[in-house]
Amino acid sequence: MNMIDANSGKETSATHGAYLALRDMILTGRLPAGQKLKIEELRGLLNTGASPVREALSLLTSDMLVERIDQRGFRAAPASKANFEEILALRCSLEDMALRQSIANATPDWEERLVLTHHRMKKATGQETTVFEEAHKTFHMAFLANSGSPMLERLCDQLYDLNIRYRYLAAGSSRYQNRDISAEHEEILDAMVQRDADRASTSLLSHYRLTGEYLSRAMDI
Amino acid sequence: MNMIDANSGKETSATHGAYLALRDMILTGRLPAGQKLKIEELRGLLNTGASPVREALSLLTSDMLVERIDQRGFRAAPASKANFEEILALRCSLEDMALRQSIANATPDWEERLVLTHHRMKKATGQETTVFEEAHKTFHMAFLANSGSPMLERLCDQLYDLNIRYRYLAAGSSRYQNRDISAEHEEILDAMVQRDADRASTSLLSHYRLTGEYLSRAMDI
DNA sequence: ATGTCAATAAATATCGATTTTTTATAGGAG
DNA sequence: CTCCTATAAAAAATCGATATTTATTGACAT
Repeated sequence: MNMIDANSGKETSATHGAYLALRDMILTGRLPAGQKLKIEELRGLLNTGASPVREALSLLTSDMLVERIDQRGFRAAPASKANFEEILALRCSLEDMALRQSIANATPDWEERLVLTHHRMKKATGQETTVFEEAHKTFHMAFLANSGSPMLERLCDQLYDLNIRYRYLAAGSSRYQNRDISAEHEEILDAMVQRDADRASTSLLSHYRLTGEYLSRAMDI
Repeated sequence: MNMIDANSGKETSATHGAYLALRDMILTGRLPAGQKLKIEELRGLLNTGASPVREALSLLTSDMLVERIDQRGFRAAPASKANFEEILALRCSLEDMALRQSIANATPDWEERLVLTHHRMKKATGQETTVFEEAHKTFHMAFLANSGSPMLERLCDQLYDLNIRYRYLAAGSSRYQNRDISAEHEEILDAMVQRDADRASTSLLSHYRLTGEYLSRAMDI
């Protein structure tokens, strides 16, 4: 049991398998922030060779999930409150930008996709965490997916994942959140569909900032 | 002559040497945008093994200078007018942000560094292109270097380099630029030293946009 | 002509072993 | 007791060879 075999399925290369496995382990905290990532250790954990591990780690550098220091290997990117707040601030700026551009370029297709991903997210509520999280990310990314700016979208995607990592980090302390999250989602969706960029941006950013404050508090404890 | 030996000096690892060499070749256009990057070829060009080349290419992925497609290798990131304009827009947003934060956190040390890097850039005017370009980048990055946001600074740095690449790309068509660039630099510096964020931002962005328009036109030809 | 398919060639990805570099350890000298 | 230095152990980086996968070619049928 507990197969983390990076090769199971053989559907992709060993490198890609290692990439996905390592990425997941870092995001969920199974590989703790700041930890030294020794090739031999990981090679054993994923039962694959040193080359794929090495290459996967190099690739994870792009996602800011791994740091590499020449001649002294890799480590999981460190986490800190300051880093978290930096991510939050960047997300707010970049998503504001992407959202406004998306609305400016709005098309019926895109609008329908928003409704659809929202529906799927609602359906996934209460299901296994990973299923819901997937749908939640898809919903959020759909806002930005019409910006016409692939680099911007990629950045937002990366920052979203970095943020998720802090959710896992803070998950231990389950403080009560006095919020109606689905109402917040409805509000954002509605503003988007109305193509009211200011309202959409305001509600999206307040959604992020509320979660941000909650996580910040959770990290203090 | 024409040593591109990634190992000359032996001061760093083969990977790092390959990284620098490849990065330079892509930025300057010696490896043209979109070109397939075959391991064997590069291995010969840099006289080093396949592993360092591979790892260097994986690392260059972070800088958005190389694209990797699983199981079918690497290629130099494509270039297009749309991509250029995307970079310009992102730079404007991000540097505006970084500049304002830097001014908000202003310290005497930082202010002095601005003056110093500006002076060095002026001195480098007329010298070899690479020397001036280096000083120019240092000057520009100094604006942002006080933002307290390492990720933001890293992004601006990357985008700066991506932009440079387009300068090389458009370098062939030497259209006359009816601008007094050093006056623009003075103006930005002055606004920064006065800690006038709005004026600094306006002049920096107009500096970028003017260069942007020039490059856009150059690319049309 | 055009499209399919097998055979071949080319390139990528991966492995296992070796070399180089860094880190940890222990033995003195001041 | 602290600081340096030599040595040993560990880890990273690299190499050369092999296995896999993708791309190309040309014969053949439609």
